[in-house]
Parts: sequence; C-alpha cells; structure tokens
Amino acid sequence: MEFPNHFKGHLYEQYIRMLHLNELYTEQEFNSFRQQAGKYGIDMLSNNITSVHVIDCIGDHEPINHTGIVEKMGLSKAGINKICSKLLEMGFIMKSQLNNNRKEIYFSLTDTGRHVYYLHKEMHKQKEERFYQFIESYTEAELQTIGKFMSDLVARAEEYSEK
Amino acid sequence: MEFPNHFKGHLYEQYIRMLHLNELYTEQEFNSFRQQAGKYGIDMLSNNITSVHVIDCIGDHEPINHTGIVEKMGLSKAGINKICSKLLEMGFIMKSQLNNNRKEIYFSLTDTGRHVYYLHKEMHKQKEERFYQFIESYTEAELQTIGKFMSDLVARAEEYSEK
DNA sequence: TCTTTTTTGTTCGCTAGTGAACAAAAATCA
DNA sequence: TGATTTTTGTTCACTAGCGAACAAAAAAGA
Repeated sequence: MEFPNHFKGHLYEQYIRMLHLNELYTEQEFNSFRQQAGKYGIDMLSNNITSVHVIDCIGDHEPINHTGIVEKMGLSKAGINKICSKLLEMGFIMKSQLNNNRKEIYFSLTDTGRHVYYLHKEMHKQKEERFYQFIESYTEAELQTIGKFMSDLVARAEEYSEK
Repeated sequence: MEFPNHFKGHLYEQYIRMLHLNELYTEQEFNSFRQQAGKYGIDMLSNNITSVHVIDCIGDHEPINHTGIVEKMGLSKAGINKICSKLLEMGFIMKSQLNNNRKEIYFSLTDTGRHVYYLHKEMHKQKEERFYQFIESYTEAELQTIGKFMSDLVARAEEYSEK
C-alpha cells in the first residue's frame, strides 16, 4: 500500500521525536523522584538513576550477590562494584555472608534503602497509571492497532539486534 | 472508557519494551555504520556515535563555530571542545577564522569528514526507508491512529518536561 | 587427598561527558 | 577614546561506566 510522502514523512518524524522525547521524560522523572526522596530527608547524591535501579534490583531479589546483580542488570562487574560500594557507604544497603561461604557477598536493603525502594516502586506505579489514563481517550479498536504496531516494532528491533 | 487490566498491562509492557529496545537498536546501527566506514579505510576510533553527530552538525552548517555546535547539539562546551579537538587531530574537520575575528574559530569538513558525513546521511536515509517499508503492512486508517497516538505522546512528554 | 579449573569480587586505567573557573577577544557603553 | 560587560574557547577536576588483569575462594577432577 502506498501513502503520500508527506504523510509518511510526518509519521516518521513523530516516531523519531517520540523516541527522543522519552529520554528527556525519563530524566525529568528522576528529578521528581529525587525531590520526593528529599522530602523524607533522603539525599540520593548524584543525579543518576542507576543507583536507584540497583536498589530496586536488590530489593526485588535480596539477598543477592554481586554477580547476581550484574546478571540481572546487564551492567559490568566494575560498574556494579562501584555503585554497591557507594550505596554501602551511604547506608542504603548492607552486606552479609551465607552458608559459611567466604567468597560470595550478599546484599540486602537497610531501612533507608527500603524506603527508597518503595518510593521508586511508587513512582513506577504512578507512571503506569498516567499511561493508563493517557490511553483512555482511545477506542478499543484503536488500542488494538497501537498494540500491534508496538509489538511489531519490538519484534523488528529484536530481529535486527540478533543479526 | 475502561479496558480489561490484562489488555492495558500488555499494552504498557509493549510500550516500555519498545522504548527500551530502541536503545539497543541505535547501538547496533552505529556498529554497522562503523563497519561501513571501515570499508572505505576510515577508522572512526571509539565506539561512540556522538562524534559522528558532530560531523553531521558541522556538515549541515559549515562554517560553524564552537558555540554554534554547542547550541545545535545541546551538549556542553567542554564536551564539544573535546570532541572537536579529536576530530581535528584525526583529520575529519578543519579550522578557519572569519572576518578578521581572532576569537571565533569556525569548523568545516575535510574530504574524509565529508565522506563520513555522506555515509551517515545515507545510513539515516536507509533507516527512514526501512521505517516506510515497515509501515506498508498497515492500512491508512490504522496509520492515522498510530500517528495520532505518537503525536499525543510527544505532546504529553513536552507538557511534562515544561513543568 | 592434592591439583587444576572456574567463580567471585576488587582494582586499575581508560573513554565520554559535565560544570565551574579562567583568559583573551569582542561588543557595549560612557 | 577608554572602561566595563559579554562572548568565546580552553582547561581542570569530577562522575559514570567499561574491559582487562588480578587474587582469593570454591568447585571439579585425579
């Protein structure tokens, strides 16, 4: 099926802008998260969301060791090590050893860490809610189409990444 | 309008995955670009697309000065300085002064730089083409819906970012 | 058991990019 | 014109994250 060029071009432009704006959106979200944490006297230091994702990961799987976090998160050993050392020092997480094993070190959340964990979960829930609210103005048929489009995009990206 | 939870949840999941996969997709694209450049004996060094974007920016606006690039690209002065120094040293761009002005330094592309510039443009054209091919399986009505969805998302993100 | 291999965590040096401080040049103002 | 302010580009010290090298501990093999 052939469409007029301006129509296709416009669609492509929206597509690119949507992907781009998502980055800004994400950054904005972290700022509001940080602000929220500040209300409870928690200073996240650094303007980086990754540490919070590590807290989230540890909270989801505690007790989890270094290697476990690396695998779940897809970051490097060195990176996770640096972040965990910092989170430890800042009192968000704590170490423990299990089963007489003197090699593996397991992490779990402190009370402060757990607080951050819940705030982060809450933030994601709100984000999800906003999305649901956003799609309310569409009919079911439209959402079917949009859903198909997105899963087609995902499939295409996956296919492309494998090659 | 209310939809079943699993339907909404699935849609949200696709939405998140699509945004996430786009990052991998972009990385993949740079790899193939680098490979393509290699065929012409051009070694981009580093696995980073930003330098290529700077070349693209200079090619689009040459002669353009340091500050101009900073404004067009939204990166920091320090960052642009570092990248341009490297591109200069690697022979992709060259300096010049204009109108007896001894403060502003203008950059333009060398022949090698121009080659990279065209390769990059070509890559983007191909990406755009793939997108057009991708949407061919949809009807016009469906694409209308998808287009509306994307521009609504853009509008929402813009609104959110301003606050 | 003792030896070899694998797993785990740490460290080092690197790249990308940032913000702040700075000096030189240009623009504005008197 | 001369004094002041702004613009421009450079440098420095910093954060985030990576890959490679490494040592200690555990697991596997003999």
